Amino acid sequence: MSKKGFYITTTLPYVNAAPHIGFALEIVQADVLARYHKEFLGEELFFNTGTDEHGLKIYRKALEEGKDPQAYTDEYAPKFDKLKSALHLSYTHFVRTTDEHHVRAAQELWRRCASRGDIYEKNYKGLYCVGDEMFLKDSDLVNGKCPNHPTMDPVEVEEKNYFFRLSAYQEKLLAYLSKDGAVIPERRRREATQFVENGLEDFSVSREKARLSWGVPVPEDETQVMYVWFDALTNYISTLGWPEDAEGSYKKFWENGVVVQTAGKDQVRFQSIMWQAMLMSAGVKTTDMIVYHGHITSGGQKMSKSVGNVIDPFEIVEKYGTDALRYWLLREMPTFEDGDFTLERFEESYNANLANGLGNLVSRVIKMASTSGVEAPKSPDIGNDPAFNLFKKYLDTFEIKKAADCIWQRIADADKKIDETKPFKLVKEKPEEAKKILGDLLKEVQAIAFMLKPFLPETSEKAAEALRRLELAQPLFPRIEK
RNA sequence: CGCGGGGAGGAGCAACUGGUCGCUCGUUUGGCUCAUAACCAAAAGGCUGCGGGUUCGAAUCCCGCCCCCGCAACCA
Repeated sequence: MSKKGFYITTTLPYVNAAPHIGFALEIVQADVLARYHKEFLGEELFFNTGTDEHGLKIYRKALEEGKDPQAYTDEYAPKFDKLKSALHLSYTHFVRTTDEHHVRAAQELWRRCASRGDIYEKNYKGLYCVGDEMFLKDSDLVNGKCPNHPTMDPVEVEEKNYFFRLSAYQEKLLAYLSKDGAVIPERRRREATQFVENGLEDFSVSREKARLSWGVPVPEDETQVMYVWFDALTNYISTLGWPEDAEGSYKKFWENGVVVQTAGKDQVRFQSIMWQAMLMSAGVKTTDMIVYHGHITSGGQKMSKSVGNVIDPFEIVEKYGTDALRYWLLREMPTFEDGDFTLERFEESYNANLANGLGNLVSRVIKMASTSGVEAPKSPDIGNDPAFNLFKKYLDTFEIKKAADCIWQRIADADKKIDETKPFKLVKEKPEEAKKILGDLLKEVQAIAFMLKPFLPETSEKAAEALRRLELAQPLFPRIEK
């Protein structure tokens, strides 16, 4: 009997800038769900992430640095892969949209949509800035000129583009969106539904190669390349080996497994609407669930280089440790809504919950147990524990923060129990009774360490090890002194 | 202009299917001493942005207004 397949993927970050903490949030959330399904539910895991490497922005960035686009992306893609060790991620596959196989898959998806009659030619007319070599939208214009080139007059240019017949999918998309769990949280489902109900327009899916060569060639038309995200979206199935599926991963995980995507709230239209319509057109199963997270602001404002409030995930990890950042992303951030990051509150929460809460509890229990001659506990047995079942229920519904709250409730309860039963005092008067209490406390800490596994894998392992040896060499989280 | 989110004790958030405003951090006091000056308990602190309305009763529903944040860029 083969194990059930669980597929989870993040969106692919664009490689024209350093990894953003917002992406760290997305991938750490995905990591918790992945570890939960693999380690707690025993499912077989396919966890995908990667990099989006085509398109004008990257092409120009490469030119700026005097590099060939492929050489540029070869240099930048590993910087994203570095997140794996920095954040202790458990992803199993890293796809690059410049991978040969991915390119072929994107072309095959195109062919299937085209043979369905959903891709057609149309002349696109618009204002074009020669300086930027790109089309301007009305909203881009400043006094009728390109904001970057106020001395140049935008020219009206007409070019052939291919369009995708999104308008044909209104009914099917509404049916899709009404499925249980298709869009999480519920609020975003209403947003997507409303958007579809308001009427859908076909969208452009290609660019003239003469203007932009850095992309996937459109099959059977040498003059066109795919517009970046048509190709990028295909990664979710190309990573599984679609369409050949030589290893059977596509069948196992996409067709017969549970398919979960994570994405930022700005992605609703792309992921839940356009991508799903593309899948329908190509005759591929749609995504089962898409979980949308919020955005992280910094000091109450959107992060931006010009404001200078960008938070670098690597810096936080280096200074405070991987699990400190994971903790903040998972429990201090609302799971589905926006949250604000300030270093001050980050440190406050670190001291309160990691140093004083979790770290101190492990430390005091182990110290008492080892000095009282209590034996190390056997392997954890929390299968029927009601608190654990609630915790699982939250993880089953993607409520990551609430699940984490269960753990910290347990920490608080253990601290309270120590205060009420006073084993440190009892050990001098009624040693047997004290030992019994300490044995129970060790089991509690063991359960806490176990539940911590998907959230703070490294800390969980350290705590488990300390329990086995009844010795804690280093504090789990040293206090941050001001 | 428009669209969306939000204004709650010093700070961050829960309550938004109307019925004593809950939690965390911080502050003060008491307890404890096993622990990373940690832990436990208690207390102080709110006309829930403003003005109207509906109701026996509104943070919660309705109307008007004010303010903040996204929707353009680097960017999830």
